[in-house]
Amino acid sequence: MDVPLGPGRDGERRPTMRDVAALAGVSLKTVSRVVNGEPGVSALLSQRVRGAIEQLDFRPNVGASSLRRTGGRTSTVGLLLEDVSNPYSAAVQRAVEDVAIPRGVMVYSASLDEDPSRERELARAFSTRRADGLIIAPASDDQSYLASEVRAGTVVVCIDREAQALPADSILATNATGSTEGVRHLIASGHRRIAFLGDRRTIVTAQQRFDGYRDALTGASMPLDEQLIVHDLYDQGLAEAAVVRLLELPEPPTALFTAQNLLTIAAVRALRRLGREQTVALVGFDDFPLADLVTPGITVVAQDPTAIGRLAATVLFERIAGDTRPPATHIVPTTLIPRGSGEIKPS
Amino acid sequence: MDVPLGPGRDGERRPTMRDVAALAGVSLKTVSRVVNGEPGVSALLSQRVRGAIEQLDFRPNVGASSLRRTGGRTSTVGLLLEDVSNPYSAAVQRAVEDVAIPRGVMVYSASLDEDPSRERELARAFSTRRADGLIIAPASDDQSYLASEVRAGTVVVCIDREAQALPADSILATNATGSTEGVRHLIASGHRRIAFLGDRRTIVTAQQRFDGYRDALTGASMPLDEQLIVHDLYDQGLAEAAVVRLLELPEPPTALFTAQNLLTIAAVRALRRLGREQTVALVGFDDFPLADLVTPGITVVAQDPTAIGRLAATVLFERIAGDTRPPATHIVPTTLIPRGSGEIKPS
DNA sequence: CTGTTAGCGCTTTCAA
DNA sequence: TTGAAAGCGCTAACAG
Repeated sequence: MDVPLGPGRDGERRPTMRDVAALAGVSLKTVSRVVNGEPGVSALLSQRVRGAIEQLDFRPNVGASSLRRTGGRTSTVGLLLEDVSNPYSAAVQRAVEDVAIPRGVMVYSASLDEDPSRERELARAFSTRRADGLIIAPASDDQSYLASEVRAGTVVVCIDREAQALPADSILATNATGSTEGVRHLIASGHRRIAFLGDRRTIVTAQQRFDGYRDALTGASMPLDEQLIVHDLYDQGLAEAAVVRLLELPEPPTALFTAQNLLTIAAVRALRRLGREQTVALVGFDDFPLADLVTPGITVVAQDPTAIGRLAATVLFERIAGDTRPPATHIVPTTLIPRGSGEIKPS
Repeated sequence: MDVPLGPGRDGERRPTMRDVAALAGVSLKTVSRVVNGEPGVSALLSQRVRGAIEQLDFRPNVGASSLRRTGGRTSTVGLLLEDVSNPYSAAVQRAVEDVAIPRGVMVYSASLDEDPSRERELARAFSTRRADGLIIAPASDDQSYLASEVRAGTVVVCIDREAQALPADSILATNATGSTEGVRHLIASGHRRIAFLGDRRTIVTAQQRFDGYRDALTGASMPLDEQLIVHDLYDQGLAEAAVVRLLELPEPPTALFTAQNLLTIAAVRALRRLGREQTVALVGFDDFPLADLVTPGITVVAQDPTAIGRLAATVLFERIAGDTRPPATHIVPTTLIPRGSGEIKPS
């Protein structure tokens, strides 16, 4: 990484504006004007400069230009996601990219794996690279460490979980009401013993989804049965084991509500192994690819990661462009998609 | 994007090394030494500088530092993938990230959607931002446009498809032999009428996978039946329609070989719709999530995107560190994973 | 061990 | 319409 290679490993120096200017026989500033599309350059000189740029294969250096430029923008944004390889994050990333690239903005991305310290380190790494804005799916519950960045002009938008202790826009899904809808759907099919399987309770959205589950039950005057509630399922093995344990109960649940897509998949796997996929109802929060192709199809409360990413990027660019309205929270609704597993009646 | 906000929208200027130096009562160079972990600073001053950095919440500006630094490295790499939201690309990205982040390197990523001009534009955008290296899953069949970048010291590694007209390392899967293995697996089950469903023939890997299919048949002294070969399936709708058409043939195939994961999924969907998923055998190239959870499980020739990404990043960083051996092509083998669909016997 | 000076590639400011 | 000079934040090369 730090081997001194000299300018270019083969000793070839990158052409600069000076080189272009010399070749075109104009001043450096004229080249700058052409490169940035500023007015006030005669067609003749503009032509000559363009030719020289082509001939030298000149690429302006954004790092250098943003140094002196007003506002110091780099046309770069950073994206901090839970895990770029999970379908939800991947869809968000693609949506952000689709808003950014047409504006000539490039996007950095990185995965947080629910690690708060990683969130701080990576946000710092991006700000060291002077990203104009940051879109963060927070792993920590306090973004105040970004205060000085925000004061210095870096725009921050949080997705999935609300920005905490920082004046920033947030884009959220209807975690509680979506979950309520999913559980009510099971209740409507006649289920009275509905288990809840959730991620770590330290995660706000996991808590919100549990709240939604609880609201559905109490709304139907059904008691909460602690035996049927399993929190803190942070990996698929734990989730599968939890399903097995639940179904071995003297009074087992007739339906499961899984509050996250990895848990849903684990539940499908466990039910399959037990040969119970056609008899135990299942509704999952968060959609996933091929949910319609397994048998039975998996009923889910779907988020819309594409809409979330697009909205986050749109808001971000409005802020970068100078929008100074007070920070707002935007809600992207979830949708119940019945596919079979959630319509199984209690046995 | 170009609204002049002044330095920081709230008028707050980012602290610089000068500010830190002034606060710590040392020279700018001493701060630089501390920030870069260079030796030759007394514990006392080092302490004072660190305190000032903390107090001001100072973040060094990599853009500025790489300007003068030998080699001009930015600790940034660019990743050009087919589509960050497809599972293959997403896994590659995650693997690259896992090699890069621990080295303090951030990664840009972007999707090409098989568009050659987009490849050039985005590669240019990354080089304008002075990425130290580029990992590219090429959409074009000619990377010579990167020649001047490479001469100037930017390292390029191609994955999935070999670098063309450019001296660069490539990381490839066993497309031909992997396909041969998959088709042989069907032949071994007794199939004699095996259809081929492939992506655009302009894509090298699509061609290679077809070659593998052909080799398997000729190796078993079986004739190639043009009726059973469908190329240029560039979306799922086309692929589903192709499957339906194939099965309506007077002498329909008893097995399908799909040369790409989206085609495989489309085939599963079509077979399901026709109620033929238990009677028509299917082997797909490229694995996908939940391939084991559909019924029957889908037999695939799996690539190892994680290994590919990790190897690409490792090679890239070796080159950046100064490795000057001649460019090499690295092969990451595919694996046949039997799950049920490929073991169905001809009816 | 510490500091000074020059200059990276570019934009700004101001003069012609 | 064009250009010269200054300086963005930092590191290199060289003093002390």
